[in-house]
Amino acid sequence: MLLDTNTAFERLRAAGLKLTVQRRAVIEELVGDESHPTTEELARRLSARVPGMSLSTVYKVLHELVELGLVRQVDAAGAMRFDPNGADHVHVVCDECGDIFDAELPATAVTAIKSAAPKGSAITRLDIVARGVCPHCAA
Amino acid sequence: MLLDTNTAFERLRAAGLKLTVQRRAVIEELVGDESHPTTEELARRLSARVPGMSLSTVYKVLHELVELGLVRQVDAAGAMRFDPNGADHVHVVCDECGDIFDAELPATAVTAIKSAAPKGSAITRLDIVARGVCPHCAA
DNA sequence: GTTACTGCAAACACTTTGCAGGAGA
DNA sequence: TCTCCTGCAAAGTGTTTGCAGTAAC
Repeated sequence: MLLDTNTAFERLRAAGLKLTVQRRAVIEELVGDESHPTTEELARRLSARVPGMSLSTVYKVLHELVELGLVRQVDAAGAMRFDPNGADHVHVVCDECGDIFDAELPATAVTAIKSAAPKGSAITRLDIVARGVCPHCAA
Repeated sequence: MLLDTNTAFERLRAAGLKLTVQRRAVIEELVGDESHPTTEELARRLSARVPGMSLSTVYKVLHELVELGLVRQVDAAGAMRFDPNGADHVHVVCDECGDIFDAELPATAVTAIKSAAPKGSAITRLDIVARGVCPHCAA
């Protein structure tokens, strides 16, 4: 479920979307990035990579990638952040430094939560944010 | 952990905050409300209850209640929503109708998630959103 | 040659802020 | 009385939209 350049390109094609320079750049910039960048941060990096790239295009492309399930968005305090890890997992957010860390979501937790949902509902995605203090700030 | 008028008033006093008409109204409006209203929705109801009550006051009071841990905020698509249930629980969000339902968070899930967090971190709150289709929309 | 995408700038929705007058203790 | 709070209006922030020109296929 981790974002990979080639699969992402294929998925775009499959969805009938053109492989523009900008879409390529957003994907390549996001692959392997575990820092959970904001749209602003991505736009900053991308305009270095693709001179003249606009903020609204960054928004549009990110939205498409989320729609395709290739990327996750994390809503952490004000600005939206992005994560190339499309799988269900836990986001540990530090209240001190604001950093976001990924943590694995135990299968037992998934089944427990899904079984707690109302009978007849179909859960397709879990967004889990654990807030507290990270090991670094605790010291 | 469910919001209760008297305890809320006590907590405000304890925090050195005055018991204004507006604060009273926000608390009373929120007690027992399971509909996860937006700030706008609350402001609408409150201006009926307290004529002339301003939107910015609603924002300020809600922020205080969240700070005191009496109320939770749920960040579901655009507008912030509020929940008088201060305990960790699951929010089931329907992608069709947008409604939010509360579900119990199994203790097994809590321990599983907390143990998955980085060693040395202290998790104080879990925000869990389960997205999918509610029983009503599935039919 | 078509079609769909980008960049721009303006609009938008939600939230925050500063301050003077007014209510709470 | 003294302090804190409210309401107003204005500013702020992050995001969306419409459209003409342009790149992808």
